[in-house]
Formats: sequence, structure tokens, C-alpha cells
Amino acid sequence: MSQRELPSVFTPVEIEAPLYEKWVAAGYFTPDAKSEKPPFTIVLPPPNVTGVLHIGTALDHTLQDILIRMKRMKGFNALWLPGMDHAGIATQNVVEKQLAQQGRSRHDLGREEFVKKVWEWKAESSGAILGQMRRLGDSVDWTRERFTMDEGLSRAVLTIFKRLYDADLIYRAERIINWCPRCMTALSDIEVEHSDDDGELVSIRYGDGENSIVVATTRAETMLGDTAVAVHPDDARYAHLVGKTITLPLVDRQIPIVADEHVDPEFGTGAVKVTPAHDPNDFEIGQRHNLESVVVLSAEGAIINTGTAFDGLDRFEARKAVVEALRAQGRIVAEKRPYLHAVGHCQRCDTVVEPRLSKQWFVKVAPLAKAAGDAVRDGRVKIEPESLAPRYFEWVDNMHDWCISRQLWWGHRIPVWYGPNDEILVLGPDEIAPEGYIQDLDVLDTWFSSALWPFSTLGWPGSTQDLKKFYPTSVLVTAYDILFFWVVRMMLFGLFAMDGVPPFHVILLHGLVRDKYGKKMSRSKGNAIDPLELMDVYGADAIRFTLARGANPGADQALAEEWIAGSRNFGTKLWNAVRFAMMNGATASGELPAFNSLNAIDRWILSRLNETVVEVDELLEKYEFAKACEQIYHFAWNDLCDWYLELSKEAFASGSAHDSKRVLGFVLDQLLRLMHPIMPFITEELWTAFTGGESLVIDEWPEIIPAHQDVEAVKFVYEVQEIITEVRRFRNDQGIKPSQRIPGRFIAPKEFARYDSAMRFVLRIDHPEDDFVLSTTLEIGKVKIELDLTHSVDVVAERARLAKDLAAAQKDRETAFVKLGNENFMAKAPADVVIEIKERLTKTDADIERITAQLEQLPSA
RNA sequence: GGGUGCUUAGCUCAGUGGUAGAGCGCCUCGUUUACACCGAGGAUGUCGGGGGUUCGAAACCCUCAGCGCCCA
Repeated sequence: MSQRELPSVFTPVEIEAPLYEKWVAAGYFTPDAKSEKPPFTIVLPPPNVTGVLHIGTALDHTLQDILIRMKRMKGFNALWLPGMDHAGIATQNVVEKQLAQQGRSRHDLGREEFVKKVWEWKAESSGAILGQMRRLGDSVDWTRERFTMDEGLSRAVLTIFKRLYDADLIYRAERIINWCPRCMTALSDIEVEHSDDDGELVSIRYGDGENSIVVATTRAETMLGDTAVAVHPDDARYAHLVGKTITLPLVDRQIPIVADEHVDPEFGTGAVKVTPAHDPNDFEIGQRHNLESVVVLSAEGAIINTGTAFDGLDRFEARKAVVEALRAQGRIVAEKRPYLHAVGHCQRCDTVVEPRLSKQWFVKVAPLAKAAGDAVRDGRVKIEPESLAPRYFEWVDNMHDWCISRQLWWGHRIPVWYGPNDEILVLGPDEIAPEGYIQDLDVLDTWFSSALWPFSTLGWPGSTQDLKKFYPTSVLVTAYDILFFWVVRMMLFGLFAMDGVPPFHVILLHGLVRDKYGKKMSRSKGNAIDPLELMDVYGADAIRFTLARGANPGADQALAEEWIAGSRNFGTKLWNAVRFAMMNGATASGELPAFNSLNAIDRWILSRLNETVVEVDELLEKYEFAKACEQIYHFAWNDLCDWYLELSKEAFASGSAHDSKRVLGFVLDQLLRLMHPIMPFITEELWTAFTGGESLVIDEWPEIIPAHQDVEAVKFVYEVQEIITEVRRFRNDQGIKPSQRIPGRFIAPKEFARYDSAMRFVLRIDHPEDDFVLSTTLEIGKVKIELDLTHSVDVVAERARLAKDLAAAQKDRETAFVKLGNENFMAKAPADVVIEIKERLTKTDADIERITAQLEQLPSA
């Protein structure tokens, strides 16, 4: 196979896009459903159709791509299935904003026209993230790309809805739900984000004189909808009032005072106002005491139905107005302002969410959540890292019923028809409603369809070949903060729809990407990092390697541009190493020479390579991405570039490196394979140039060769490294420039003779000539090196250097000596530890003797 | 308020009982024909505080302090 010359400078942006297009065109990412190879499946947690690639997504995708590429190289029938969800609220918001610019609303268009507009928008402007995934190198199968609103996936939605309804797991009820007055829709609990906001806590006196009671609230305007005051049944302060009524100020309604166990007598005055239509706890009190629920807030968040002057006021204006009116009546007994308290915000638009009584469709979660919890408890699904499992249990074991109605137009319309006499009819995919029936106006929560993703994308409810082959999926990869958003929901529906077979074997959770100082990234703080900009500068491989290298199991990682530059530098290093190898005739073809016939340095690098392959393989299988990257980095940069190439240079230069050319070729070939899942572009470019092969994407994972494990060679090269490091240190301490050559004599056991020229080359020590004058002797282990320094030795520097070594040796000796003198240690420590300490004592004794002798030989300063 | 983490070199982090590590940063020297996106050498830590267990603790236990996250 022929080699292709590499340019001297590596330019990632020039090679990446063409390589990616080549891979896609060749169909490398498309698995064969008919293949007998074992399947390995990942479904991409569907990104939002309005979304763009941010740094957290880049991490998520990098980890998935590493796994899928490794498995593909290992011979699995690997499928990574991409697609997007339709993101009901977000998408509708985008299109509504566009309409608003033309001064129109969706109501001007009507439902049908509006939905058509959204589809048009989707066709033209959505999916930016898909293009960005290509830049990152995601090896997804584009031929299987799906969208939650596709015909097939919509069919899945209708099917599951009917099945759940028939199993009594979907119901309609009037409940307190989270309402976003801006998006004008109900939200589920997890679409609400709580933050501690400044507010006010006002204490209001209801009633007068003996028959008065003080309640406190942060939402004064809701008092207009109060239908009771509640106190604890054992609270003596209010015993005389329970059962009586009191006049609700401003509204002049008589409301009862009820006793309820759930009131905390310690909190505030021990009395609470009860607004059943606008507070979940109050709603429950209302249920228990048959209280009326008075809705006083409109969908837009304005006061209604009170018959007071407040009707029509926005809730926040009303809050002030109500407090003023009460103050005018002398009913405000206390005010705390600002008062820090938890306030719910709409995840999509940040508007303050209003709890509001309304009729919605719900999924009865308890039985499904029980199954989802059990699947993890009994080990059918593994959460990685295991330490995050409690978080999962905490969630599934306490999950509330799931409100799935959304008052939107973009999404799957709820497949429920209401008959003329209030009949309720739920229709499956191919069923048609009778004459006179009207379909529910609402659509389903987007996650209702995302929850089906692991099997709807494979053809369910059809019984397809893909479904048989690729379900259940192998691993689902996501950040721990969105475990609940879709992973739990996929579990709920997967177990239900697929007869108890969970949707994935492993849930792999990774952390969040933070800024350099571990702070959360945000646009407003200005510390956000845009992966796309960074890819322009450093290339996709650098981003991928950096993110993977920071990915410790389940832990957040800090990221800074400098670290990415470091990864780019690593790529450049590798590039130059391969270039150097090719210049020197390294080859990846032909038989590897018999291992035992090789010199120790070749055996050492093969041994280190094998160790690295074994470790990286194990680590990646355990999802230890950071440690795997560390191993690769260390092997490539330190072992291979710093030592092997340096120690081999002399042989390459003198043309005596026949075997080493093949060894180096083998090492690079294997290393590039090992790195390919993490840095696919540069490895592909180098490997195809170096080996002439077709593509690493579809080539084999590096082989593990136990016969290459050579402890003796590793030990020997370690000694060589020690010698070289010591001489370099001496040269440095003496202020001898790296380029200055020195005559010197090696006095060493014969096993070192073969490497004499290699060491001389690295150390720039020439063979002694007739005029050699011995100036100083270095002793390192078994080796003595006599040097002729034309200028005299810097005695002071040398004395300092030796004194430092002596002190270190003495300190080590002392530690070992004390241990060995400790009876308890000798009696209780394991034998191998005792032996190790004894050896340490012997070695330090010898070192001390040697260094002391050297010091004595030095002329006095 | 209930859970749950974290605290190791200037920064970001590894290290689950046997002489404290990595990357980046820092200091010195250096263009030696792969690479200055580089090479060589170097400095830097009472492992948050206190107590305990152990022959031996960064690691195990208790306690205090600080920071974070999730849920309410």
C-alpha cells in the first residue's frame, strides 16, 4: 500500500468537512438490519427543532460518538439514530414572533393555516443543529433520521395514547396545574423552574375584633379568591373560631374557618388563607372541606370574576392595588419587603407561572413509575455512574401525575373526541370519529412523543426488522440534569409499550460543562463558550478530545479555551510524529519481526502500546473517558514522542533501524486506531496517508497482544531514562547549553553497550579522543559516565546538586528505617510491604554512600 | 426544611490503607534536520479545621466550617 505525503502544517478546518462527507457518502454510518453481527444501538436524545449546538450538547454527542465508533470498529452492527423533537412551546413561540412582526397573531391565521406555517418554518429554518452535528463528526445514520411529528412517530403517539387510556392510565380531571400566562398553556411540574426571588410578605387581618384572624401571603391578589381560612385543629388560639365564618375583606364574602391537620401552627400566625383555585395545597384543603373554588385569574393572568374594581387588572398590578386597598382599611398588620421566596418560572419564557385550576388530561404515573424504578432496582437497567441512581429513585418514587395537555396548536392533537351528549371517545391511528363528534382542542406535551423515541424511531407500533434488531437500545447518554426530562419518561413508556422490556440497558449520565473557574455558563454572565466558534479555530477533534478528557463519571467539568488549544497542540504533535515516521521510512505493512528478535527499546514501546490498548479498551468500556484520554495522551506524547522517537533517531539516521521502521509503523497504526473514536478526523487523515487504507471508520479496533508484554524491557528502558535524565540534569545545573557536545566515557554493564550510540545521540556526548581529560564522573545506578568538561566544572553548582540528592536520599532512608524499627509494623504489615521497605532502605543506603563519595571527591569550593 | 455531593500545587481536576499526581500556568536554558501549537531542566501542597480508628490515613469513622446541586 502506498503512502501519501503529508503537508508540514496540520489545518483541521480544511480536512474535516470533506472527510465527513466522504464517510456519509460511503455509507459507513448505516448499519445493516439484516447483518448477523451483534447490534449496538444508541438513540440520540432528540434535540429541539429550534435548537443549536451548545457546549453541553457537544460533550453529550462526543461521548456517544466515542462509544458508537469504538463498537463499530469492534465489529458490532452499530446504529446511532439521530433526529429532533418538535418542541411544541418553543417552536410555536418562534413562529408566533415572526407573525407578530407582521402585526398578526396565530388567531388571525386560524389553526390549520398556522400549523401549515410552522411546517414551512421547519422546512426552511430548523435543524441548524443537524448541520452542526456533522461538523462535530457525529457518526449517526442519517438514512434513519426521525422527527417526532413524522407520520410513523405520530402513529406511535396515537397508539400509545389509546393503550394507556384503555389501561386506565390516562384520565381527565380538574386540577391545579402550572399555567404560563404568556405561553397560554399548562405546563408539567418539570417545565417549571424555581428560583428565590424578591417578593413581599404581607399579613392581613380578616374580620374584626374578637372574630378576627391574621393571615400572611406573598400573593395578596389571590385573597380575592379565598373561600376559607384554615387553622390547625389543636391550635388553642383559634379553637373558638373554628366553625364560624368571617368576612373576607374587599369582597365582603362570608368564608368559613376550618380546622385542617396540614396547617403548620408554628409558621406565621398559624392561620392560612385558602384559595382552592390558585394553590395546590389550598386545593387539597378545599377538597377535604368541600370548599368552593373561585377562579379569579384569567388565562392571561388578569383578575376576573370578583365583582370588584380589581377585575381586569394584571396580577402584579392587582397585587399592589389590593394591598393599598387593605391598607386603607387598616387591615395590613405587617409587611416584609423584600421577602425572598421560591417562585416558579416558565422554563421556556421565564414568565412567573400561575397555579390555576383547570381541566386537563393526565397520565396516571404511579404504576408506570413503579415499573421504571423496579427495572433499575432489579438490575435490568444500569445507571452509570451508580452513584447517581439515588437521584433517579428519588424522582421516580415521588413522581406526580403528568399533565399532558398543552393549549397549543403545534403538536400531536389529543386523540379524544367529545360526543353531543358528553361522550368521550379515544381513537387509535386508523379510526374515524362518528358524525357530530368534536376533537379535543389541545395538543400533547412534546415529551409524550419523545418518550416513545427509543422504539417509535425503529418503526413501532409496526413489527419491523429494525425494531427486532436494535431494541432494546444499548445505552442512553445524557446529562444528569435532564435525567427526568426524557429518560424517565422513556422508561415509563418503553416498559409499558414493549411488554416490560426497558428501552436501554444502560443509562449513562455525564455532568455539565462549566467555565474555567467551575461556574455555570450563561449568556448573561458572558462566560459561555460557543463550540462552533472554537471548532473554527481549533478543529472538532480538539473540542472532542478536551471534552472527553474532562469527562469524569457523572461529574461536571470546567472548560477554558487554553485547554482546547492544548488539545489542538496534541493533534499537531501527533501529526508531526507521523510525518517524522514517514520521512524515516516507517511502514505499516508487512509482518512484524519476531518479538524476541527486537531490541529492548522496540520491545519496550510495543509493551507500552499493548498496556495502553488494554487499559484504554477497559476504560472506555467502563465509560471512563477522562482516564482513557489520559492514557492515550501520556503514551503518545511521553512514551512515543519524547522517548521512543528520540531513542530511535540515531538508528534511523544511520540507516540501521530496519526492524524499528516496522515497529514504529505498527505502533502508529495501532495508536491511530485507538484514538480514532475520540479524534476521528486527524486520525483518519493520518492513517489513510500513512497506511494507504480505505478508512479507519470501518477498520478494526487495535488488537491486544499478550506476547508483547515484556517486563524486562520496561525495566531496562526505565534505567536508560534515568541515566539520560540524570545527565541532562547535570548539564543543566552546570549551565551547559543543550547543543554543546561533550566528550565522555560510558562505563556500563554490557546490556547497555547496544544503546551506547542512541544515548550519546540524545545526550550529545561524543566518543573520547586522545586528548580526553577526566573532569567529573557521574554515577547513575549501574552506570558510570566520565566527562571531559573543557571549562572547569562548576563546583558550587555540582555540590548543591549532590547535596540535594543526598538530603532526599537521607530523608527516604530515615522513613524506611523508622518503619523497619517499629515492632508493630514488622508484626502487622503484610510481607510484600515489608520487603518493599527493606529494598528501599538498601537502595537509599547505597545512594547515600555513592553521593557522599562523590561529594568528597569534589575540590573544596 | 429534606436529601445529596464537594473541599488535594496558582487554576481545573485524578488519586477508595503503604515514599503526594496530571494538564495548564510559573521560573531557567535552548532554533539539536518531526514539531516553538516545540524540546530539556526546575520550583510549588501541615491533601479545609479538629478529634478518632490503625503499625501506617489524602483515603475509613465522628465533628465543625465553607461551597454546590436536587427536591420542597
